[in-house]
Amino acid sequence: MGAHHHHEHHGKALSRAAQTTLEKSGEQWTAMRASVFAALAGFDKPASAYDIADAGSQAEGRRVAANSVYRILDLFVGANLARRVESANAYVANAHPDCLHDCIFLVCDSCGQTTHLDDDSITRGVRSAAEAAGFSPERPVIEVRGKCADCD
Amino acid sequence: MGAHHHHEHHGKALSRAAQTTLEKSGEQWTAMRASVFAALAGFDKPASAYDIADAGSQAEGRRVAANSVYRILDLFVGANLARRVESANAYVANAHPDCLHDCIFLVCDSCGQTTHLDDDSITRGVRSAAEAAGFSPERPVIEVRGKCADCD
DNA sequence: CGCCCGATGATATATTGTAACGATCGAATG
DNA sequence: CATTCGATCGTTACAATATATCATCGGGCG
Repeated sequence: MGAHHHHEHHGKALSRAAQTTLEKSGEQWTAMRASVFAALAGFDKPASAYDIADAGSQAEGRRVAANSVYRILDLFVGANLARRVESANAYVANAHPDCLHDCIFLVCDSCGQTTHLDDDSITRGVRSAAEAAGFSPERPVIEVRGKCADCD
Repeated sequence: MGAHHHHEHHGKALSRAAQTTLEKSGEQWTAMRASVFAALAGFDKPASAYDIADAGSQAEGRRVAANSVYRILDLFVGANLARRVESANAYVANAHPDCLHDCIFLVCDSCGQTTHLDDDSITRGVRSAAEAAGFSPERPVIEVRGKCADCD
């Protein structure tokens, strides 16, 4: 109960889905954006803007400024192509950019692996608790620090 | 349902409660720590380590290094005298250091005011969802960005 | 006294995030 | 085609947040 399902994209399919979503929101899918998205999606754990800048620099054989990466990440987060993991100052690609909802991250303190959980009953509960306190929720941040199954 | 109650300390009473709690955990309540706690408790919204260092510098008429403030804040967070608001890179004093539980912060994006909510049914739900995913939760981070009643 | 240890000071550096401004490029228009 | 305009990106500088390292100070204790 509470959970819901949808298929997740991977690799090129994910990039295509991201491109489609971004363009539908009236933004352009530029080479730079594609590069940042590919770098982001290539990490198996949340990546900082500087991680992405470094990866992009490698991939392109030129210096990619963190600055530009931040701009694009902000755009991605706004368009739901990426999420920010607040407790890690890092970003993850959103595996289903077409589907908008609050999400829950489980962040391993040992290995950094972060898994994404959807549970609408929880996120609804958080939003309504906030509303009950006279607060207008816009962006719930729900993350759990701890140990993943492998590290435990 | 889910909520629970306890009285909150303020001002000197809060400092005394903090001192008691810290000493019970085998740590010392030094002048520096008292000063940091007072500065922290003096803010009406989450304060960064640098905010606290500045306030402490004012209060003491000498330069307080951010370094020391971080050390003490880490100690406080470990001893439950303070909490870190991850989405704001800032800290708040814990109004009931004697009582240990997960908590929920409502952070206003306009004015920064942050209110502290307790709802054990929600936090239990978050922990058990994490466990159901094979994850060992240690520190749930539950914050809601949005607009407070005043700014809405 | 001499030693150890926890706490703090001092300094340096790393990491994360913004601001400001100019260059470039392509689309729209005359 | 020439002009203009806006979006994108590069470049540089800087601000804010966080950690590392080593020195110092002072209390407790043999």
